[in-house]
Amino acid sequence: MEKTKRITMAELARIANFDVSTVSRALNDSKLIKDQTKEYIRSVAVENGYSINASAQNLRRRCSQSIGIAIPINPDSAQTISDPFFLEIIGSVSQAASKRGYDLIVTVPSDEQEIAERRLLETGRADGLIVIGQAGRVERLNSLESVSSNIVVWGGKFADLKYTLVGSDNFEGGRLATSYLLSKGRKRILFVGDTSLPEVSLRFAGFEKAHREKGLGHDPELIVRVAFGGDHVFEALRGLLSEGVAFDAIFAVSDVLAISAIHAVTAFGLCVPDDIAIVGYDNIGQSKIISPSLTTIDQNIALGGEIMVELLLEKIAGRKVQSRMTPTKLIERRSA
Amino acid sequence: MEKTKRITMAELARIANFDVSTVSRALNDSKLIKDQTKEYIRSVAVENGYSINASAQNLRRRCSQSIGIAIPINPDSAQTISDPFFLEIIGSVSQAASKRGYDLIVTVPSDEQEIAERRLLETGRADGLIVIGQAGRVERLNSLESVSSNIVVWGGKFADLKYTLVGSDNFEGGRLATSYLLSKGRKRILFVGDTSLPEVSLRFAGFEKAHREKGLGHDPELIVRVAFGGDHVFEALRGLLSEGVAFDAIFAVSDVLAISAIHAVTAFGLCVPDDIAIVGYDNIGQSKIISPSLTTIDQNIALGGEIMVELLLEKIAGRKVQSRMTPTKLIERRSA
DNA sequence: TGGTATAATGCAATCGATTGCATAATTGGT
DNA sequence: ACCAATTATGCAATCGATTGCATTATACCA
Repeated sequence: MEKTKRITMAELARIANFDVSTVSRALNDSKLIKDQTKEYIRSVAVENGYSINASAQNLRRRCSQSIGIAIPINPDSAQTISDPFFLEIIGSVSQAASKRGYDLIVTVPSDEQEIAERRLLETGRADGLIVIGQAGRVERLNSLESVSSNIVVWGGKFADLKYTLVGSDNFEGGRLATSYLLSKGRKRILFVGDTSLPEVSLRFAGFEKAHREKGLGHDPELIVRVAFGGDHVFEALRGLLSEGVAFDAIFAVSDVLAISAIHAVTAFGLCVPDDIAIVGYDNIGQSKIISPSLTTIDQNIALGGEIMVELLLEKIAGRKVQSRMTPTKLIERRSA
Repeated sequence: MEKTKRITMAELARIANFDVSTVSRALNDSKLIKDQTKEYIRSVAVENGYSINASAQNLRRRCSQSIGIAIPINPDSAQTISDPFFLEIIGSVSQAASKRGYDLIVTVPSDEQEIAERRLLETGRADGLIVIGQAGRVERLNSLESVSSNIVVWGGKFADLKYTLVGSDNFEGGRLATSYLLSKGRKRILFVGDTSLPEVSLRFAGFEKAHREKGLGHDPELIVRVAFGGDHVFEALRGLLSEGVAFDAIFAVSDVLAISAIHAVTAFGLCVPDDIAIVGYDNIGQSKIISPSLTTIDQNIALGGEIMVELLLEKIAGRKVQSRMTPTKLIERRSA
């Protein structure tokens, strides 16, 4: 109805009978301006429904007050699209960003990946970029880092990375999950996950470490190399069981995989955790409301989002930062 | 390493030996410029790693080439945070937007909701806004619409809405799910969902309609008013069963709820679908990889994202548009 | 070849804010 | 009550692109 026309700072200045520079300073709470004047100008601004023009401000300030986040959702392959974990990341990053007055621009890299990721930074649309997951892009990320250093990556920590990294301690997570199962007396643990992914390979290393710690070996037969999406967990497990491969526990590298595993195991007439104990990874919301509730490794994604944003803003401010890990702990529930 | 300094269009113009206006036109493929010149300028641009400054462009063009999306993720209440459905929406909207050259700015409304939603539009950061879900905000959305009409809402269709709406046909979805169960000979269907939510109330109306179509009544006892998050499905079902309330089917208003229901029912020693058939809503990625796979109502969210973006851009362009529904159909799987 | 129609390019104003510097208003000390 | 020190405010340039209009270069025709 009363479609109010948006006014400019210059008009506001005319209305308030001050110079536009004074108005600008008043709205930015500059100490140069008398308190009384500030209040007056602010009240006039509110009365007239003034809101600043972000483009003009960004142009002048040479920053956009927003950060980008690149999420590997691939609607075609539907590979990771259904993993609620990513949504939780978006949620936590978004919260952390808005708390600091930053907007969050989401990109789902598609074919022209390289371009999509850089464009945000190069056009100045975003002051920095958070990249989720490093699968198959380690080199590319390393090169991105050399162009502009305002990047923080969520993923697993390796030696030769040039970029700032945040993530759970994937090695320790894998070790925790596995030694928990071993301490429960399980002997033959099936590893479910695609070890060609960097993060997963670390979890697998932790998995092996846990075995070594107990002086046990690990049967190389007991591994299902299934992608994160988990479309094939059911078939894979059916295959193993029908071949007579025996196992009494499963460590799945994501909760989605673990949930599929619970379903599969149950469907084959086995009982969780009595016959087969299961531990997942991520601690997504669903993991506590299914039954049996899922024992899992918590990555503390809320904190992770905080840290990523914090580090990114530090880098934007030109300061050096160190990669950090989120506290990684086991959440004990009923599935193991 | 070779941290290339970003150059401005004016510098590019100097390098190419043309006026900046010519460069601008060339890069924008204006018909005023000779093809040869265009090509030359473009090649110089590439050589020098030029990329346009988005803020300046936006300021001058008076538009931001980006749209906002408000998602009701509440990290505190964790209510909807874990519903993969929202991630799928983000994915599809993001795809549709980037296909048209638009960026997507995500907002998760928190306490200062009203402000957060409006700010994007009023500061010109976004040219339009997509709002997911209308629970408890119908009035607010109606008022937003009066300020700027560049809004599209995902939700259920009602009579008195002033804003443009896209969503599945919630009524028909509820009817479809229910009549499917009834046609399978189920007599006592438990409705799981919070009917105080607008979308859910429509699905419930469809649920009742299906009963009427078969000349059947619906036992008012057979309803579990549980929120979308589904933390309490297990307890609720346990309660019903222990009270001896009998039912042979469940219609859950989201797949997450349905998956919880499957788990619960199974945990109580009943079999899905033999003892209790279950139908969900959303057709999230997980629904086909669990076991039994989930019969559900598909909202065609990929198309939904397309439509929302398309309508929003139409509105931004100043054209009138009609609310639209996505094709809503039942996906038959093993849970019912 | 001259003259006009048309195609290419350049000039300069503009979008809406921020900020260094100059100027005006106020305060304080004596 | 006057001058210096300090506090408030105004002027004008600037951020990097776009675009109406003026101008120059090319094409066309007789």
